[in-house]
Amino acid sequence: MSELSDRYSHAEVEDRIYKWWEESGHFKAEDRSTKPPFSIILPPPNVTGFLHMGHALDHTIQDVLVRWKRMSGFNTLWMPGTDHAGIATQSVVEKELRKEGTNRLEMGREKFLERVWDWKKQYGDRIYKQMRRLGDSVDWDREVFTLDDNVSKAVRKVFVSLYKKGQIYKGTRLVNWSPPLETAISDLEVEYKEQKGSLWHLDYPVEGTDAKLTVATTRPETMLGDTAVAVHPEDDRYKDFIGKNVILPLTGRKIPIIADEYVEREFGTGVVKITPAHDFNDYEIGKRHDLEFINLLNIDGTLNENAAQFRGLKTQEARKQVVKALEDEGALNKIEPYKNKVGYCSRSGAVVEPYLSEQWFMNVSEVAVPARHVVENGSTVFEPEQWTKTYLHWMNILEDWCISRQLWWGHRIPAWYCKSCQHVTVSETDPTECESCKSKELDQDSDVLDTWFSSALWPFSTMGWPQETETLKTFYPTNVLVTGHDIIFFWVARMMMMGLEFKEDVPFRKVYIHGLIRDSQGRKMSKSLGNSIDPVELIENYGADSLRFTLMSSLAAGRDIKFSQQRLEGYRNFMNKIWNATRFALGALKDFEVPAEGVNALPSKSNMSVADQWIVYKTQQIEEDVNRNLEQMNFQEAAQNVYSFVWHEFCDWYLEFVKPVVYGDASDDRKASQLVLAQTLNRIMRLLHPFIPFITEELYAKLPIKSEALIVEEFPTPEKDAQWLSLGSEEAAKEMEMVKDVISAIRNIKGENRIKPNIEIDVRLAPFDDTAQKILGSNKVEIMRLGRLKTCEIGEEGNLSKCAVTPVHSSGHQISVIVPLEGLVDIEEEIKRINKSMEKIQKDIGVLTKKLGNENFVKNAPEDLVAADKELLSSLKTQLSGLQESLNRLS
RNA sequence: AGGGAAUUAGCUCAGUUGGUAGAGCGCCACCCUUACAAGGUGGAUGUCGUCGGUUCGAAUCCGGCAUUCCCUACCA
Repeated sequence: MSELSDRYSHAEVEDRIYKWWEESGHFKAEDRSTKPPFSIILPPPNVTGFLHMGHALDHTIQDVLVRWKRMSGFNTLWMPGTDHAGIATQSVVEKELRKEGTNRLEMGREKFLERVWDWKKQYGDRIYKQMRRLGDSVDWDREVFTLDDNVSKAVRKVFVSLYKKGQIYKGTRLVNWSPPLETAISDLEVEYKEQKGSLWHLDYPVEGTDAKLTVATTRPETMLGDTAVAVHPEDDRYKDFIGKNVILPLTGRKIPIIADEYVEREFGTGVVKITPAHDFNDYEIGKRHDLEFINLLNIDGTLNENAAQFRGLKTQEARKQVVKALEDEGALNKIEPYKNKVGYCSRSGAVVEPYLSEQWFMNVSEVAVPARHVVENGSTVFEPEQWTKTYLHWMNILEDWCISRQLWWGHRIPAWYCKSCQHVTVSETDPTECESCKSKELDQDSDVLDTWFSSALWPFSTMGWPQETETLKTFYPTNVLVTGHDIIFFWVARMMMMGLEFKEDVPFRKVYIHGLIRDSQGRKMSKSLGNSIDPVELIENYGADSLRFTLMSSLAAGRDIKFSQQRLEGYRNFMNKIWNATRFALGALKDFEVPAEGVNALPSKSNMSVADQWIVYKTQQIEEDVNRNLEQMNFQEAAQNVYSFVWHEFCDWYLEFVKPVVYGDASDDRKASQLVLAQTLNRIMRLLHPFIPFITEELYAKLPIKSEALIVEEFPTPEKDAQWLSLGSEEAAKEMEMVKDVISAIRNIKGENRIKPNIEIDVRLAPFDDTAQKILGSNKVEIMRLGRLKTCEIGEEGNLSKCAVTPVHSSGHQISVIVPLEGLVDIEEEIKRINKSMEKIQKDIGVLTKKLGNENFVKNAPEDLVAADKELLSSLKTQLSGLQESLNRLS
């Protein structure tokens, strides 16, 4: 009777275990410790966000690392936090306000911010609850929010310092503008979508002639702001016009015809209208040629006074009316259908307008130099290495960073404008007077900083900077940053620049880049496609451990993952397997006397069975493999290592071997096997814990050999576990392999000949040498039980008439497995089976003969390889003749 | 257009320095063998995208081509 149910039920376990970990303080990092430090900063999720599959992957990787390091004796810090996510959060609250029939302008800044804080208090820990579901072992005592006082202090200090160095400045530039949000947005927040549009061809008359220049445009309404038309300097068609003017239709304005190599002669008509205030390329041309910049837009996206009779219209409406007016004036040459990509604001869904406005910028060219250098010289390495290129590519094409946003939710820019002398006071603390004229009449800049600005400081602002805290001393630089490749530039590069500038050291030693999670068809998960998978739902249905293990074993370095629910089910079954294996073991250990030495207790080697020594030997291999693969961040391989060890070695073979022993009578051998079983189980739980923490912690508590909490037990390594592993034996492992091979051969004969598994048969084993003879003899009972035999005779091949014969080649020994089939089966089936295996062997012999017949191979290939091939060839030939013989006897 | 990557079993993917192709899932057959049917045992399936080169030997190294994906920039 076992106290465990026959199915693992995660729902009863996970919440309870997590609470227990948290209350026991096992997640806490120590600012001072004799242990070596290991730190990871969690990429702060948006406070508006829900856990999505990307988080699940990102967090699982980090949690596996942190748990592994914690168990390996490190003082680990995994720092949690959330991001205020300026635009996203403000949008959410504004949407609520709209429903209530009001808006932020009516409320005023102060009231509005109170409202956002209320929202944050109510919903801001949603993501934290979900992180607990996933099992994240972060240090909750250190939870940080990007608008916390200390982070705000850090932000101000950085801003002021960069301003004083001249690296932050105010300027008028063209930026991506979201009209509904009335703010500048970053490139990241612009999504380009292909769209069917039109290409309007407009005729601009050349001043003083009858000639007309035809321009093509996708946005005809911007013609109101044209301040030039451009042609290629070497375009013979238009050479003579350069320097003349055209008369802009509708307005009658005279604008120059200029030459610029940016113009593609082959595209359209080869003449481009230039609207410097509403197009990024035109903006550059406008600067090069010193053109006039005519801004046509208000901040809400309607046309302004420069648009004359079109003033007040939205761009879409203006487009129609401008086209109509141009047609009336005879300036519309033709309309062509045309596909182009249009930028949309990812927050509001509106078309993004390039908009000329006064913004704050950060010049990054100077801080980029060391940030590039540290990656080039390997102070920080990317894993997989290929992302280094992407990073360096970005660092070479940097442009000044627009850091201001016309929002209210965020870090308000610490700049104050003097009402009397216009002087700008930039200060870490709120000034009471103008630093220039001492006037008390100051207005703070109404804008806030781009959310990425505070994110860029995250590795040190979360640790208490600008104070030189113990946390910083211990944990900065962090060991690894885990994130997706989509934000290498927006986040990774900027943290690097800020870390080097203000902490004079890299923020992380390693950057582990993972891919995105896609659906089973490889599509991006998105709300509009409706193919998003909710990880919380998966956790409810399959358990957090199953999800974690699926993610880890699907993880191909740096590549996107197609998520398969079938696979998840497979790993859910693995959890059940672990559960049941433990359930069995606990039953077998009912009367086990728990040794006082715990994990250090050793059986006498002389009492250990071959299987015992074999499983210890395999344990050594798995400890090596898992540690090495985790060290190299080969998560997929590490997961596969433990999976196949637990299922295909421990469960499939060891437990089967140990059954008769533990069910048998009390003896020293039985005690030894019980101890090996208990010790192996203990090590399995430790090895599995980083991947599947809940089920292992739950089961660990029920083991006979255990300590208080698995989460802080020692992760086994071949070095630390040397004493235990010394009980393993390579000899026993080889012996075990032979026994397994023989049993498999018997099962194969049964399976292929459709002999029901439960029919016990007679078998003759013919070893070719004394060692094999001895091994078979001492394992006869196991072979009979697991092969389900009635009798098992070990000796000569004897009479092969009407027998199935399978040659087994194992650990350098050869054995014939012989099963008399008379009366058991249709002999035809067996003939087919033998023919099939002869074909295979003949094919192999052919390959080898050809290879060894090649003089150059024998001459050039390594000796041991040639020798091995020769040996293989000869044994294949023996096997073939054996098969031929048994075939002859069958018919 | 530039940059990066991929192409291996029906599907998803491994395959570390070149030495006769692997896993999981799925599929087929048989089995409720007292831990587990979310299980057991056995089985089938691949000109490793294509063409050439280097080599005794190429899924692996080099080059061309094809297809697909991602990123960046977009021609108004």
